[in-house]
Amino acid sequence: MTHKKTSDHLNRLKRVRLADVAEAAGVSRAVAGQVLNGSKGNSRVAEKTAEKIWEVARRMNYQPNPAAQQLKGMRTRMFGTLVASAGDPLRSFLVQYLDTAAVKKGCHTIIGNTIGRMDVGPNQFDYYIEELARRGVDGVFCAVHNWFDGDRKLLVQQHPNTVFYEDVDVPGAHVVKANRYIAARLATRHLLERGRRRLGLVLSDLNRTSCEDRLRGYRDEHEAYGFETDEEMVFDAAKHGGAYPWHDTKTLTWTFPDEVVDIAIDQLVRDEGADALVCVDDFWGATLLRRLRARGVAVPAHVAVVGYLNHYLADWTDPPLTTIDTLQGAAAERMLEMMVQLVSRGPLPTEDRVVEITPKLIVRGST
Amino acid sequence: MTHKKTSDHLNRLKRVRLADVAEAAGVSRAVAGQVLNGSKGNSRVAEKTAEKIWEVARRMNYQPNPAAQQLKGMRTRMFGTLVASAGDPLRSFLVQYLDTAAVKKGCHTIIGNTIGRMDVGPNQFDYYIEELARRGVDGVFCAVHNWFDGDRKLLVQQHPNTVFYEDVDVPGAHVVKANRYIAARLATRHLLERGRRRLGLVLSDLNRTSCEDRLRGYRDEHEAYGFETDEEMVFDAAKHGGAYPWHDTKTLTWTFPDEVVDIAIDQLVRDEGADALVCVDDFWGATLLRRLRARGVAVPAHVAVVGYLNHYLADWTDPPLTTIDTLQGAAAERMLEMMVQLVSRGPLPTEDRVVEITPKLIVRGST
DNA sequence: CTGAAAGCGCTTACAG
DNA sequence: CTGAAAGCGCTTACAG
Repeated sequence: MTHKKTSDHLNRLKRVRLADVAEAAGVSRAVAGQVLNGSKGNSRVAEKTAEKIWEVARRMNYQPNPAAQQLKGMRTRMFGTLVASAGDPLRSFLVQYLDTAAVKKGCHTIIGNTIGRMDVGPNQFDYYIEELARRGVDGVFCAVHNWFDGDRKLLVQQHPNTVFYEDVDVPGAHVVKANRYIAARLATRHLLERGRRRLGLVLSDLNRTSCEDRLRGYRDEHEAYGFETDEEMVFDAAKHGGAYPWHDTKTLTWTFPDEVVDIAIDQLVRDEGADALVCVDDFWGATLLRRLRARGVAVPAHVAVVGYLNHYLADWTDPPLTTIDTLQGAAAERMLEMMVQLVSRGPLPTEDRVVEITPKLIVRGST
Repeated sequence: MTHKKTSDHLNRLKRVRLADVAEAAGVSRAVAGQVLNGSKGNSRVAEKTAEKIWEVARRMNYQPNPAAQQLKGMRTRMFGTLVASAGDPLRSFLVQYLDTAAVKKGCHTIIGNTIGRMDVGPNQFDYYIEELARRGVDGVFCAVHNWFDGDRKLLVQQHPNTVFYEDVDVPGAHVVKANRYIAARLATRHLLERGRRRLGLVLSDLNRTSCEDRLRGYRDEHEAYGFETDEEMVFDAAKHGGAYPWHDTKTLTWTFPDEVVDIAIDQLVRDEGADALVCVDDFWGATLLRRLRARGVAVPAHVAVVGYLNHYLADWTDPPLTTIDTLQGAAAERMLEMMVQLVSRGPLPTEDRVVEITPKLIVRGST
């Protein structure tokens, strides 16, 4: 807490104050403040005076001092953006889009990496709850993957203006999420339309709602085409130890368990004769492409592959990976809309608190 | 500038003030402030009193209000991080690491996307210069690619505490950058050690210093091994219209010009018999892998390929791409060190203002 | 060694 | 319709 000042080189330039504008315009600070930053419209000031004040303020390039406004209890026009790690490709664009959307409303975002570098420090989730309150943010965007620790309930309690990205275990929370049911239908439809008839579905863990949603989408779309689905065509990675991408911070490489992917190929392609695979994410998709080639299976000639995420890697696999984009730009905009509502009018009606984003199919060479 | 307050739902909880601590400890605010947040050490307060104050502050969980401190001219402990787009894989980890490093010093970063979404708005570089000054940041990290517009001189003038990532055209600027000369030597050495003897070098534009550095590294390393180099083994993409990755925000895909890559293969592999290619970046590397396969050239059996960046895609190409990591984590830490120096002691001696980071070879399947 | 007071730049009751 | 004054939570001369 010991912040030395004496020797700091902050080089802050003298800025125009409200008082300067007031003086130049020949009015009191109260009136100037009322006109320039005030709340109740400009009702209390004569039209002419107001215009004069605006003119002077513009000429002097007056910008209110946010610290002073904050001290008086005004909005800071700052939001916190919590994310496990901002560099994570699954979140980095969301971080960017949230900021861009905030700037359009004259606001800014303070970034909070709750994990940061895995090798560097512990989970900072709770630290940020306190720190963001101290900084006086108007609200918090929480895009921390839900498999990371952190007291979400405390977050919402301390920051009622919190909007989550993706599901969270807090009743009544405000959430924007990608619709995985539709994602699965889009992938399935695309493959059926291309004449594929034996579609394998690769899931990470059927105990998760997100995977249930995919399974429903996969089934409903088959049904809509009058096709049957078949238990044997569904692969649940969780039953084989699971398969997740892992970034090794020592070797600076990503790894993904080939063994599990090979089991999936055995079951779906070799045994069940799948001619297409709908994957839970692009890491699965990319690894399948590589393992299928290693086993002499041509993509897309023999087997087509669809991923999910539209992660950076999708354009650089061979062949490039057809996948589903989660439209994080649209998600960010909806999150900001929600936040604006929260700040100006308080909590939304319960039925409006969960917004689902309809994802988009991106066709590339793997189908 | 009209920030309505009346109906805002900020829900700010009452926080413990310095005055509360002072009262509870039975001292004046001045003394409490001196002990808890003061500058000149604790010299002016009796040991016993100071301890008592600390004890009370801890018990009450006192945290100074940064807005009030800022108003009195103290550091805000906030830095701006300017970046063309925070989602950009070339920068997203740097953004994260800068924040993580800042947090370790009790500071935070405000993100500024100067481009944001290409389709959404104009360059915001100059806007941020003003806005960050208004917010009173202690300094600015500028990681905007130098091919984007923006008045860097104005930035440094308004924010003398600015640290750049990668070269910038401002005399005397504080800069941290990756050493591309060493990068080229590392790639060259690795290939020579693996027995390759005909190394092609793929550059983006020989008019850039960064490419000159690579060429020098490539030559010096050959020389160190007693091998000759050969003009014909250097491919300058700029002479063929250039080749850069392009993210199409409509189709949500990345594209890279296959035609130029094919010309490079014609020249280096077909005509000159290259058995290895050192590339200017991973986009080149990944596209070369794909085009070489399409032309029946086996990688790494016939031709080895080395990229540069260690971009996400490097682990998911087929084969995975050997490349050079630019160690953005280390860069971020050096940038923060520089910033701390700048804030506490002012500009560094001229000879210490440019720091080069030694990159690291990451070996994967393409060599 | 410690306290009372002024002031940073604003907003907002409260008087006129 | 407008101004003088108080106060947000701090820091820092200035007195004692």
